[in-house]
Amino acid sequence: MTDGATARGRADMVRNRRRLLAAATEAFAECGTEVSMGEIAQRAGIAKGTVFRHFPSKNDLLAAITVQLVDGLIAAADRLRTADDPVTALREFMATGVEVLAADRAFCEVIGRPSLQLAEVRGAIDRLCATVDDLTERAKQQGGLRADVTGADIVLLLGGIHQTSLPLLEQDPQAWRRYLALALDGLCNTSATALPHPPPAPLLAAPPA
Amino acid sequence: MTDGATARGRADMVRNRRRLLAAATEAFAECGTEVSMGEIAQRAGIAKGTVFRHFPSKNDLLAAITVQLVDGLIAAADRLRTADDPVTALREFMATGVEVLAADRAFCEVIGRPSLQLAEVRGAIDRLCATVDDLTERAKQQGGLRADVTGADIVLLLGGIHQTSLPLLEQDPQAWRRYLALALDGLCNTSATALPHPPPAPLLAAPPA
Amino acid sequence: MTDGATARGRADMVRNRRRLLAAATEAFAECGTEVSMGEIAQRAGIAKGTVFRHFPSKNDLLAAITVQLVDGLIAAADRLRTADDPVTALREFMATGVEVLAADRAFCEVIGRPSLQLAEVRGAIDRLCATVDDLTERAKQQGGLRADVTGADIVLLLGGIHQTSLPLLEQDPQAWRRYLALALDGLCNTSATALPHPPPAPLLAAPPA
Amino acid sequence: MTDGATARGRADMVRNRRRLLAAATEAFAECGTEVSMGEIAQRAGIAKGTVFRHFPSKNDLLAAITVQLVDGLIAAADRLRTADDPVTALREFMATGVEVLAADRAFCEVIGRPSLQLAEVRGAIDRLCATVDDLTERAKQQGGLRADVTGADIVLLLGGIHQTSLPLLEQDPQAWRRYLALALDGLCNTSATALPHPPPAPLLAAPPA
DNA sequence: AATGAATGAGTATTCATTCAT
DNA sequence: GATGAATGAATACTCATTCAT
Repeated sequence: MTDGATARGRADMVRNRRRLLAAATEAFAECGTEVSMGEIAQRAGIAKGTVFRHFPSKNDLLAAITVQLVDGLIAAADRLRTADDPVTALREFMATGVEVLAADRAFCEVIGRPSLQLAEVRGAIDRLCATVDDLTERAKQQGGLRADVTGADIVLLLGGIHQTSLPLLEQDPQAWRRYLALALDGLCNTSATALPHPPPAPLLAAPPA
Repeated sequence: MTDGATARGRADMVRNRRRLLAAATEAFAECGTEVSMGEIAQRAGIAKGTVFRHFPSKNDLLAAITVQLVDGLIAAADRLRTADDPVTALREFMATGVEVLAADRAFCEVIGRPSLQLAEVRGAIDRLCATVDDLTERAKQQGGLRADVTGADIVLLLGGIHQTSLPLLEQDPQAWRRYLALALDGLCNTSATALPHPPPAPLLAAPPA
Repeated sequence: MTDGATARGRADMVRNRRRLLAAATEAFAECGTEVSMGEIAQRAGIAKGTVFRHFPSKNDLLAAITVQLVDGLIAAADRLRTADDPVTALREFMATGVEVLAADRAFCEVIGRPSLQLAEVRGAIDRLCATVDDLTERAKQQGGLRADVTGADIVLLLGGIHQTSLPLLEQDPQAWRRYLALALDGLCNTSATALPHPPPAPLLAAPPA
Repeated sequence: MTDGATARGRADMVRNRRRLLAAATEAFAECGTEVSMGEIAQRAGIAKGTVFRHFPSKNDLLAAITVQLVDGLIAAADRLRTADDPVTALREFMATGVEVLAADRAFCEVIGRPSLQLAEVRGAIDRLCATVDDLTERAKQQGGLRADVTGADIVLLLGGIHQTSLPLLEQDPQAWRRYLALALDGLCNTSATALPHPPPAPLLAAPPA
């Protein structure tokens, strides 16, 4: 009986966690990081206290959700590593990344707020950068990408391209396509002068103060 | 007499207003738009009520500060209209713009949040775009800039370039130089295919819902 | 188990709610509608946030308290429907109503301020008028009440009689008895000329602008 | 020159006071006692500080305005003392009084808030009661008014009649006519039993705690 | 005498977090 | 493990009143 209860409790907990993550993902995407924990609990159909049992603070929840999103991008990059045309693969990855950002208000805010101190997110982004390095290496070998850009550049550019079109988001939700194309014109310019500043080191190497 | 008395009162007011604007500029830059009016008042060394006497709402204060920043950029663009090399002028303008953004958290938030309803800011940005149009026209005539980019593109790219380097801001405050160079490589690629998406319309044409 | 736990939690909540309602009733009665939520919380011995957990806004709390008072009057009218002498019953009802008003500043304010937009209160008053209609009908049938007055007239007169004696409240707390008697002399004058203005329509029929 | 300036200053002050009284009368009537001193100053076209020079506190201003209104009613009662039919005169006075109340939100609030401690207002009301005593005496002599009502009763009834119809003010602005008629039916019932409670003493005899 | 800038206490309301059940 | 009631600090904004000019 106690065993049964515990087993039942565990199953409930797993189900609650799943619901919570789904609700939080949706709520953060729609409303940004300022959505309240109460709203998230309500969307998940669980009690507020249960949210805090699964994640001891709002930042922890936010970090978990964000890492999940980054992991999705890692998977996408992974799938594209075997594509025929590495430049097209890179373009597709970037399009996917920008679209994910455009659909998720909180993701953008987390990316853009170094003060948020989400170490796990920085780690996930470093992993993403490493995976994208594969894509960029293949594209460079094929000669379709300039030699002095790295996976980290590509990943950082996702945020930049999205931000460029963000003020237009409501009047022209596809505007990011313009700036993605423009960025690619720079990235693929294999005869350009070398960039005047070195590529970024992994984020975890220098956690924010 | 009355003039003298009023003048002295006004002098105090002007001093307070200057302090307030300085404190608000600093506080918004450091802490972003969420800094409280109380904090701003404290930094300015005046009472909370005095802040509201000068600006009837937080949004009004934020708008005033932001318009001031945009006006600074307009002045910078204006000065560069007579430079010898229009492409260099454009690069310098963009460098200035990105640096302003990098130093001001609230500015970035205002730019990137179309819902903020700060009509005056939208107007100022439209004016900035128009001024930058002059820079881009000259650069295009000289053949150093692709024909299908506009002043608005350049202005939007300021936010994008800054955002690209934002995650690196603390470990490498100059990283934006790398992405500015990359963006310019795309912008100056006069033989590139035309961009796949039209340039943005003025912001004031599409007020937020 | 869960039931037990919840039951105890609920018991605390019920106790707090009771305290809150008691404190709010008292505070509104003493100080009028302008008493602050903080004062009410303090009187109830609970935190400000708890007040808002029970009632999402001050208006909601005020409406709840007021409806409770009106419901008390409805119950009083209901009890008097079976009295032997319908005119005496009406007089007793009016005495009760005026006394309730005299003891409650907020009640008077709510009644007398159509702009307050408390729809539930308007509904409760309409219900009160309907109940009092029974009393007036019986009194008319018995010939002790003029035919052209309605339950709504009686209900409105409660506020009027109280207001008449309000300036005397402190020096002569029973002064309302004088004006109640005077009003009844008018109401029971069955041979008087018909009133020159029609009786009021239900309040809910004409919500405030 | 100094004389001239002083003379000029005095003329200005008189003009300012007149403007202030007019603006305050209007603002209090429209908005009730909660209208802000700033709003009143603005309507008067003078500075806030000037308002406080003329009246050291908001209550003082409110008292002055209210006394003025009561004085208007005293004048009205005075004029009606020589009317042919004393009962008609009384009815006319009461209609005037109720209409004044209906047109002035602040007046009603002052009447209905004994805590406001406006001694001058209480004095003015006592004077009004004394004047109305003349009207009631004449009506009693003519046999049209019951013997046991006083001028103070009549004055207090003005507020009561107005309050009775106040909840209907928006949907039926003339509803007070119904309740004035009803009140007069009680007042003129010369064969009624004596009222069960003595008439009010002058207000100033018992200032509020 | 007039001005209006400055003050600061006061208001309703929100929300992450804690904890008794 | 789950609940949700309680907390209390924080926020933008208002307004009567003061006072230096």
